[in-house]
Amino acid sequence: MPAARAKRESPFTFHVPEPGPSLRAIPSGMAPNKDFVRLLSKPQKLALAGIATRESLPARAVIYRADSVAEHVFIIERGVVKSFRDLPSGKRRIAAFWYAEDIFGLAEAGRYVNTLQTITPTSLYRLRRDGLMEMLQRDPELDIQLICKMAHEIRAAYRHTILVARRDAPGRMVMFLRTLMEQRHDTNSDTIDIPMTRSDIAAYLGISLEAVVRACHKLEKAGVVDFVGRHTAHVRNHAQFEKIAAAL
Amino acid sequence: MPAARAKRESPFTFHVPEPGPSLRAIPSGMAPNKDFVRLLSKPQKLALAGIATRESLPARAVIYRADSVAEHVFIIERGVVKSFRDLPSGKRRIAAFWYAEDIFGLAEAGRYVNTLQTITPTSLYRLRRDGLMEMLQRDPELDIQLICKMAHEIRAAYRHTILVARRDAPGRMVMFLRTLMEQRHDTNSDTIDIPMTRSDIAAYLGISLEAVVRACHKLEKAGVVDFVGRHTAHVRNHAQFEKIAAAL
DNA sequence: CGATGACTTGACTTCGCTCAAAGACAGTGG
DNA sequence: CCACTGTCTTTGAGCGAAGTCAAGTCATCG
Repeated sequence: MPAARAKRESPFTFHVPEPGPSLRAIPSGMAPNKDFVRLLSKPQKLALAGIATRESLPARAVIYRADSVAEHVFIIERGVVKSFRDLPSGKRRIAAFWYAEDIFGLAEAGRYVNTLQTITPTSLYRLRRDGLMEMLQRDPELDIQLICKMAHEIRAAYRHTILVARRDAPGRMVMFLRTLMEQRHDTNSDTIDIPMTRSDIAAYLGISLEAVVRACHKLEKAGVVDFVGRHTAHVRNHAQFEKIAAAL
Repeated sequence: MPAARAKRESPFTFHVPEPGPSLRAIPSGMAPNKDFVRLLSKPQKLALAGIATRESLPARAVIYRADSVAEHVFIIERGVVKSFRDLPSGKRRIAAFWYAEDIFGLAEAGRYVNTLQTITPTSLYRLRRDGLMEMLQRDPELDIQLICKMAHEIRAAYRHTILVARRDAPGRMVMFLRTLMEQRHDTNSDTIDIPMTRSDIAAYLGISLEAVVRACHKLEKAGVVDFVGRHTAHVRNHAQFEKIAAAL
């Protein structure tokens, strides 16, 4: 009974050892490798915790809507959320999925750019914008961490654009699965947990729901990836997997 | 003789009244409208000018290559540059075009993410990373300006992803022309200056060169946009133009 | 256990891609 | 000043991949 997934609880559930919000990113500066780094110091976390309220949300909860007044910024402690916009045509485009230790709340002219909604049960820190700004005025070190995190997001956005520009659905799917793998703690596992629905994946990849299903099917027939149930995949042929990811 | 374009000199040539580098963005915070704002104060510009060297480059000059060691950050004073990556397939994907008062030099683990190349003759400020970091340590106000600029870039990247995810070439073209219009000083002009080649546009839109040409042709036949020469367009039917832009 | 939403599969259409070849432009040197 | 040359652009024909529509299955939650 391989489809038995206990309760749709995601494995993106890092136990945060220290109290207070946590942020991670791959630094821009010189580094031996491309590993994630914890950005915030213990006192910074505590200071942020001081101005934050913590809340827990069930799956499918809307955190805020696009174009509503942006008064908060959020940092995820546990869970997965999606950031999307519904287009005039009725189509939905998911700009990003956010996981533990990510920050979100992007605004333009005082209003949120995207709608944010939980995918799994989520707990997060809610920070008032003005409170955060005050801290940023005082602690330049904190600003630099935030700049690092934002640089990380810009790079992720570039990759997403490259992904979406691909023409072949299986290729997009493989690139997407790769980004999911990077979220894992134990990187050398073949198992990929897929917390979001096929429909969410379609909205993120910029293809139709059916094309996602067919791409999965194709990858399975080619012996590259096994999909077991709706929320788990296993990489069978790593060489082929990487080859497809790099193809276009 | 409408095709007579004097010397390929772009109109993205803002006269910078004050000395030193300049940055602009649409702020995240509350604002009456979505207008660009000059981010740097006069003393900040002077301080940045103090640690910068200024250089002028002809068109088609490579500023730096992807994966080379990232030692500088650049701010454009005048001109247009493209930021791109060549994919294993030989295809090229342009991540962004940068104009006057933009900053670039994104790195990951000490190496540049994209290759940067000038499109028009360009003059820019070159800042050493360590020098800039030092300034950021001292002046939290400067950090906040930079954060604002980066937030702007993230929003632009989201829009680009939405653009690239569209299926119809004319729609992508119109969205692209719209972003070009936003670069202009006098916003209520119908004339759009297109400094880059069709091939660059194709690499940015994620479609083939031929598809770009056909999209332009189609828009012209539909009476929405006139293309005069290779580097100028006129919006003929604004209503239709906006409708196509918002379609998907 | 039943209902709702998520997923899968098939048939047909559409649109952009590829390949190929011809036309227009801009910068060069005579 | 002009012809030249390489690059950039335009146009055409045929192919393939993803979109859409429609029908049916599965699973998850109350």
